[in-house]
Amino acid sequence: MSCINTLKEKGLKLTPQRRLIVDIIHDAEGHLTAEEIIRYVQARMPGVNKSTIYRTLDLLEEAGCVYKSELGKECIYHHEQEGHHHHLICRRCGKTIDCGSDIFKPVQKSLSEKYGFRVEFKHIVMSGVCKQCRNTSK
Amino acid sequence: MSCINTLKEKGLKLTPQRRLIVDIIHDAEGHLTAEEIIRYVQARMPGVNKSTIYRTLDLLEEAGCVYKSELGKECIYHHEQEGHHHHLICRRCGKTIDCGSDIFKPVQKSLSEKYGFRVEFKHIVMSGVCKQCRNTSK
DNA sequence: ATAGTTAATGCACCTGGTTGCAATTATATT
DNA sequence: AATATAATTGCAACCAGGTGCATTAACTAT
Ligand SMILES: [Mn+2]
Ligand SMILES: [Mn+2]
Ligand SMILES: [Zn+2]
Ligand SMILES: [Zn+2]
Repeated sequence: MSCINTLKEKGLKLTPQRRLIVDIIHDAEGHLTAEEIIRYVQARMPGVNKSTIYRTLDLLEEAGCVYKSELGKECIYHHEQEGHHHHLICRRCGKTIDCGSDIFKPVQKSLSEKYGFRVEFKHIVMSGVCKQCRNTSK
Repeated sequence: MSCINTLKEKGLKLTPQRRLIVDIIHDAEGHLTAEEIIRYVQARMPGVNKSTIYRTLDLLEEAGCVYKSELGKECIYHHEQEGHHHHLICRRCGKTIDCGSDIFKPVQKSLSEKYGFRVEFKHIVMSGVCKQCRNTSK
């Protein structure tokens, strides 16, 4: 909803492609991979070029409407309404666990104190080994 | 030095390409990007294919001889002797700060307690804003 | 030293993502 | 409603990294 207004306020043109991409991100729950977004866009509007989609996603990120992050080599996007959160992904079984945005607070604090450096952690995907897998294949 | 032994112990063949790649990683101080490694290898041994280099690097990582991580979209590698450490990179001025491996301890602890999940943080490159840039462009 | 086995290499092609540029189109102005 | 203009699109080419497969070369056994 408000993404369109944000674009308008920034003086950006409201093309059908952009409207569609915004729609898709609004309708999604959780995050979408770039591949999913491309697929959904082209299903509803064949012929839209992937470069247009990537450019629009960058633009929406720049505007603060979506958050972009990395899952392995892929880019994933989620709507700003979802708020910041992180994921744990098990290297062995692939299971994912969601976790809150506050776990990096101590890191941010110590880096700020030691170096005066402000790090932003947004939608980090952390790889590791889950409880079950740790017990099982011991 | 010991990387060669590790490969030998694992029953892997000691090709000239592999020896060269190991040499380059030994001689380097700090980390190298894949691009640097490819350039150095091909300078000394023209014709070595990039897929060979990437495969060797994966192999060395698998064997625990080098650590692989990501700097932006690029892969970077450093020798295991360097030990685990992390970097802060300023989004505005590009300056980098090295920091120790212990800053993520609190995160590891809380994720372990809450979810029984063990996350490994190795050579993380964190983007943010440095002290100077924060003061300057306020 | 020779031959055989098996792993490693180079090649060609693929993937996700990015970029320069000419053609198109959304918006502002008349 | 028609025009002007600046932004956006599609395209084609590019990039880093990865993969399947036929050829080559490192080790093993003779
Ligand atoms: Mn998410
Ligand atoms: Mn480093
Ligand atoms: Zn698991
Ligand atoms: Zn800075």
